[in-house]
Amino acid sequence: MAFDLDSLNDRQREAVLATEGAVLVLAGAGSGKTRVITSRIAHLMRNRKVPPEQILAVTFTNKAANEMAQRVKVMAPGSGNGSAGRPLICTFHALGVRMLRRTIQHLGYRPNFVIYDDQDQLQLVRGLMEDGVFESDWMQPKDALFALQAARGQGLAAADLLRDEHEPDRRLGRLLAAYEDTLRRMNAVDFEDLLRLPLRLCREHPVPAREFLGQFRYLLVDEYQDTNHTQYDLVREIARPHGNVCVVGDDDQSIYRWRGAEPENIKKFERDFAGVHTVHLEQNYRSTDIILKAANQVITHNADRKPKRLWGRQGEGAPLEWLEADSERQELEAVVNHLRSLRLRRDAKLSDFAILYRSNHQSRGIEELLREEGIPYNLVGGTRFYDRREVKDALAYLKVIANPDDEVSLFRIVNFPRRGIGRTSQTKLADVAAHQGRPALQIMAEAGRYADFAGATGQSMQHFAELVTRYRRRFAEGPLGATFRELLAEVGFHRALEKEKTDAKSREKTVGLIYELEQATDHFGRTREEPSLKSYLEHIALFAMPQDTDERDKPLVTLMTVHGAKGLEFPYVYVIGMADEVFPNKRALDEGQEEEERRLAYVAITRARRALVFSMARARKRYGETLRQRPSRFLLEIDPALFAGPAPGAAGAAHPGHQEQKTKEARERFFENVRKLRETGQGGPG
DNA sequence: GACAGAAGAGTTTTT
DNA sequence: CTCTTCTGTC
Repeated sequence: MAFDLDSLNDRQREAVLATEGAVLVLAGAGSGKTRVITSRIAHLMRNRKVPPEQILAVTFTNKAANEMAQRVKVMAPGSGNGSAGRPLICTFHALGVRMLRRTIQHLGYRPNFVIYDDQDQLQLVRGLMEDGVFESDWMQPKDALFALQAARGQGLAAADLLRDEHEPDRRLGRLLAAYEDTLRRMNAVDFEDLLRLPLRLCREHPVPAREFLGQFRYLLVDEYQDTNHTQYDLVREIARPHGNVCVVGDDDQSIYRWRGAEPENIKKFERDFAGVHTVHLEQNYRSTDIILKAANQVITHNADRKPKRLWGRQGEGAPLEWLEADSERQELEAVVNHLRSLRLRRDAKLSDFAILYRSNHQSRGIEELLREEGIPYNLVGGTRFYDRREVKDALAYLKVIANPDDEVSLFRIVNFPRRGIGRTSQTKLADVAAHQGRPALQIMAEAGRYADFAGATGQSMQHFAELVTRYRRRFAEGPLGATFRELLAEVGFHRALEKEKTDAKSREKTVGLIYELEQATDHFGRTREEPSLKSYLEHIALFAMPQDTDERDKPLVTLMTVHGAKGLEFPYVYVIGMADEVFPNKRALDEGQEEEERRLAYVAITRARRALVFSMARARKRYGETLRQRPSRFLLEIDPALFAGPAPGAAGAAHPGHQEQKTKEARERFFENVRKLRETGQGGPG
């Protein structure tokens, strides 16, 4: 869309024109949020003549960043006062890496640092907990890592926890201290470090920090409700000198609390920044009135939210639909039949349809059925390419070569493919390294000197160390892709994988995976300006997305979780498995997260443009036993009159005779809810 | 070090 | 029930 202030609505224009000072844009679902952000950037450049390189827009996903950059390019081609620069549009983490690339040595790291992902982190925590300082029955490493992440995400340091009066917290503090020390020793950073270290730099080394951040005089933050504590502090640091900061978010779409997002940052923003100019975007350009009504009715049941109400001009549209069946199989068959007939009736493309669900495992049944029925689909989510064990193993070689101090990666591959360095030798190696305070790879290089590593094992260790050194040189000189291929061939990577897979199918798949990786590496080496090993690894850590080549143009039905659907829209949306304790999820309810689940339902509903269908099976098999299911509590919050035919809770399909009676009951329950809300001063659904 | 059988877990996920 | 991870044996 071209840049045109006149085509914006009043509120949108207000958000675009308020370029100076602190601006909070509360953007409801489908209210043209991205359009506002990109128009704002275009306006700054074209009308206010701000040099592009002074503009910084941060997002949470690369996808959002790319999309935004693309749209800015279209809106403001070659503008920016004749200068050739472009605004920086990237994720928080990419910004952090950019900053650390030039400054990390101030914080005691070397510039060849590597980035640890979740698996690396977990491996590290496992190692620390096995070292015996922590009782084995204390916590699962997974839970410990989670607790540790939560603490760090809140900006806490090990010292803060060590000071705590509760012993469990102090113990966590000891683990955190060990974790952070080890990371530093291995010259590795985790994702949270990509935010925390820049912040620390601002506080401890303001001169180099300003040198980098000082260039940005206009800051924009997308999906602001998803920021965590550290990100909030970082936003404050960046905006401090000029105060020109515009944050765009929606507290009703905050669905990432469980991983540290603090939607309270919206309130904090209003408190901490002077003279905040708040703009509400409530006009929805996406959905029909019935869909918006349903969304409003559900979300109004949340107590702690900024009051707002979506409205649209798309007309009333088709009523909601409710499919209820006896079994999961029948539920999904009903969905597929419905999809087929809707497609014919509306002459729609398969890519106009999305089937959403609460959790990933629910995709299995629908996938099976779609395959049987010959309906092509695109499953989004699941295990990502770069998370596959085989791919991670291959990349671990590169990580060790880039940074020989990375011992998590080192131990991952030290005996894969097999080279006779078994568990016992590895433990000894780790002990010697810890005892001497020297990197394990160095010990390996000198293995001959140690009685422990006499014979074949020592030889093998020296050989491995030599391989790493040799390839470090080769990667520095030779082409990335070819060198990588030679490396894998030399260590016998393919052979080892083939040996390990017994059936032909998985063998084929694995080999294909590694081939794909080699291709991708080669492509990077050929097309990048800086095709170094270091930048390749950085690229993988930061930008490697679920091999998402945007398949939305292809004729495929989209299958994904509601989380995955955030930010997207589809003409026709099915939300399957709408049973209570499935959606809302049982475990989330147990943890008191009903409101977050409701926001998730709100996100699901607001994805639909023209038609919205919910479905449920009355019985579900769980771990062998059969459970009876009731409709999701969220569906009972929707006025039954918005549904075509029987509404959820009416149980119409099973007992046609009682249908009218049950519908009446559902209606009464609905207005009962409305009354309750009025009494508590929340305002009722409309 | 390979393999079989037991035991345990079983939301959401980007960077 | 099903998939993953751990444990113990040869």
